[in-house]
Amino acid sequence: MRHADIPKAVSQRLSLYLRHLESLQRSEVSTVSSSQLGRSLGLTAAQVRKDLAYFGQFGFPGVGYKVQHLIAQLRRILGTDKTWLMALVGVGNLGRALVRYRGFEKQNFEIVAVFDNDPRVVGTTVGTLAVQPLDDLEESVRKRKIRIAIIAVPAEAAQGVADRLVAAGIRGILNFAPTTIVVPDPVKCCAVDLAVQLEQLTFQVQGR
Amino acid sequence: MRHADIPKAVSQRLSLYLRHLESLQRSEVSTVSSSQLGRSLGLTAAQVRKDLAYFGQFGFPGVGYKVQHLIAQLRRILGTDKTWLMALVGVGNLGRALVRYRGFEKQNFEIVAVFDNDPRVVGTTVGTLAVQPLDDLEESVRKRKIRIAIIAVPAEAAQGVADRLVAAGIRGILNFAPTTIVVPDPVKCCAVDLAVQLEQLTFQVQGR
DNA sequence: TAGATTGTTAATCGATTAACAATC
DNA sequence: TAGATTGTTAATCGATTAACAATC
Repeated sequence: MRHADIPKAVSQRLSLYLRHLESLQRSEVSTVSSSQLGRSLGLTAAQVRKDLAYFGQFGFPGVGYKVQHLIAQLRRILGTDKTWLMALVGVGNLGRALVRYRGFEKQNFEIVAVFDNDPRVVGTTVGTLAVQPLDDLEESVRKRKIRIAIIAVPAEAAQGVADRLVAAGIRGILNFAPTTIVVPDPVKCCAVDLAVQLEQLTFQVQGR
Repeated sequence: MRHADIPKAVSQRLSLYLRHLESLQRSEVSTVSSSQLGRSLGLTAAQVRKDLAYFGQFGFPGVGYKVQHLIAQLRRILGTDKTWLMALVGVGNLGRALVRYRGFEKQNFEIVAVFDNDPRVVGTTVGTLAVQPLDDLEESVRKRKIRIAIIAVPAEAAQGVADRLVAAGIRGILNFAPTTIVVPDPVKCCAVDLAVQLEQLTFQVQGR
């Protein structure tokens, strides 16, 4: 089964499984059943088994899943068994915080190039990286074979930046700009949308 | 129909409708049809109409929806016609960036209290706010009647902070910590999960 | 009026859950 | 062996889409 055919809900849950398994590993738990895993994450045991079964037979009847083995499988399936180089565009408050965010390394992600179009920011250093002018984007992305980019620019600029990233050969975009951006088919885009999330909260919180 | 009975997929799309309508308003478009709205957001016209029809009859047959009117209705439905006070816990890189993030105000959200448990950080100023010790959390939340909180602490500390926030009367939590947190029933929790989003990208990008 | 578009019902599609034979 | 738990099929549930009378 091709990855494109996997329901999005399933692949999202794979990440949750992986994170929980990693925490079990830290607690030196070596085996876990679908019902235990489900209970910890608020899912049914059947759903856990069905999700994992999309990708192979990882469990042992009567025993459950071997934590270490399932972690390795999930990392391979998700593609996080290798390091991913990322570019970040937009060095405002959020961009700066993302560059400094230590969580990426743990997951095998690394920001290796940072861009901005503000001449006052270009050339300054963020973390260990010199901010490059936006004009260097295409060359830098190609040269370093960067495949994932983070957009942290204002809403008005987001689509234009996305177009350039796509033209430069980027395959996936994580979009923090508060606007929907459109990318051509083989390219993937995920939105981290504070507005949507906060309004989700106010909608549910007021409705009582 | 109670808000809790609205499918989550529907309420998420309400935010997207609102944002696109606001952009239409800035372009001085006064009327929009369900098919136009759908096309802009990658949804079917039927879905747009069905989503809106959960909450009332906002459209005019043969005409479409009045942009200004629908904006007002959606703000009322989502609860963003009033200002929401927020507390933020955890003044690391990300927390700092969020306090300084200018996008909240536009949407009627305001961070009015900031907490951390690191004595080196307590008392310092972030934006216009003095960082308070975590011990002040309950009193501050109650006194200012804060109903929404943002968690931006390390994963290990997240559940403990969530428990205290809930005890202090918080009704909704936006969780940036890379871990699943559990809250008792009337309280709502939304996760902004970089790990999940990035792995979503690598999963789809590699699978070809 | 003719053309456009709504709100809503019925049909379709897809995802979740329950059940159970197979397995350790 | 008896007990536990898997992978998978069939049944259920819910969400999306299509169709259309009602409306402007």
